Amino acid sequence: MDINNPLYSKQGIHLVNALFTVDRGKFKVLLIKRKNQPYKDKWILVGGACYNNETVENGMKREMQEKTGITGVDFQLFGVYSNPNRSPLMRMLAVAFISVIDCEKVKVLTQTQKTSDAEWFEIDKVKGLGYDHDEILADAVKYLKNNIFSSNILKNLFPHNFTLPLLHKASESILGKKIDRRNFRKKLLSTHIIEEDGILTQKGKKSAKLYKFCENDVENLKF
Amino acid sequence: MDINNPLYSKQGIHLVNALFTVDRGKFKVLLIKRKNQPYKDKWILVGGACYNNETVENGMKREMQEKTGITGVDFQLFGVYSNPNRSPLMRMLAVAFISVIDCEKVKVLTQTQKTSDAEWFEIDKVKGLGYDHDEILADAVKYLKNNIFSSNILKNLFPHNFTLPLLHKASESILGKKIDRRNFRKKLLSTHIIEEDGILTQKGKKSAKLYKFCENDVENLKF
DNA sequence: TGACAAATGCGTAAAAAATACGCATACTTT
DNA sequence: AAAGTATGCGTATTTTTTACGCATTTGTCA
Repeated sequence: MDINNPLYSKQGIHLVNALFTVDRGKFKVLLIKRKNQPYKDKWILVGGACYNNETVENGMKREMQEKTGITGVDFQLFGVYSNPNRSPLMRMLAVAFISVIDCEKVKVLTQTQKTSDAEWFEIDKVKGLGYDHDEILADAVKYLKNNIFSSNILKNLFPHNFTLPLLHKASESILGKKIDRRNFRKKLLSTHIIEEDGILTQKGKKSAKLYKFCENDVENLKF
Repeated sequence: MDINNPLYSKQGIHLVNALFTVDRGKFKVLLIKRKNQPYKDKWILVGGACYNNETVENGMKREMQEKTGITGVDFQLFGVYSNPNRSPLMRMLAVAFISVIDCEKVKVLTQTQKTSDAEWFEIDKVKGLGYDHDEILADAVKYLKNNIFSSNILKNLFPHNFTLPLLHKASESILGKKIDRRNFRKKLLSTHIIEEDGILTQKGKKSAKLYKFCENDVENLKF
């Protein structure tokens, strides 16, 4: 291994996170606007370069903090993008992740050293992203839909004290289709990814049971 | 993006393929012995560095050819390994793949520019591999077992003209457990990953139907 | 030859999981 | 009081998975 061999030096690693949320029934993704070339003023998924001394997971955490101010969320690796020309300046491999968070609970920075804006967009209305992020986003949506019930990937959207009807509506928003309310309940309760967490008494409504996701790792997905 | 920034230059990409086979009922993996430092004389999974101008898929094909002489097999991406110290000389990210092939149908090179030996090993007896390949192999085995029926990942093991009992026995070898013969048949025929491909008349046996995998891509797996 | 074993293929019965949907209760609005 | 909505639970039906019986072809061996 010759570390100066031009065949395989000057390679970089991009970290990309498709950060999803459900905002008043709308399935959305967080995009940031680039301040510099390449793709100046283009919207892209949250991410940046992985440093030499960090794992892709730690690099992803750092990038999320730097570019959006968001901390403390889990994510799930779902793909690798390696077209040599996907980034114009040098060869950048991309490692792609998914998160689902509550947009009400985070304060997203709109100005950082490298970004000039940040905004939640409805998935259907997103196109023309910088780099190959249109493709990455499409794959992320597909992956999320396939795995929404096989893990606690929604844990960051509903950390605790959520009702089943709430989780039901969010799941419908993400999948983009109706799910029978009573079967949804049965399914969630038969798998052991959530557990009871108290009772909610709200004015104007019948009191509802509260749940929380169990403390398993997010990562026991298919990948 | 400053291509000379030491924070994220001098990074390399390793490509690793866990090449599996079933050899007379034994589930095996192909290992190669390194000729040079680091990990001189250690057994490792097949692989090497990805060049700047190739996708990870094309790089993986090239590395398989160079290190083993094997060509024309499909593989499936299943993981990324990014511990900064997983390779001693410089930061090497690893992108990991799986293939399942027929060891009878390939001629494996035992001497190449960078390898001094190559051999099929029974999975259970493998340990002490170079780099982090023990971990990668364990993950690959787990991934393969989880996905053996949800794709045509075994297409390279049985390209065509195989009988169901043959596929059944290979599947049992890989999973390491018995599967009911009649339910296996029913399951495979109900999914549409194989189709009829003639009749086999063998001396000494009842004639058997032949099958082949359908022409879908290997890549419609969970990942 | 006839009994037996092995390999292949097909079917049926029971168990488990997924789906469709009825209905009771609590609380509001009108 | 009647109607409407949100919550929770149950039951009937369908589909999928699992367990296993049995027929047919062919070879082996007493």
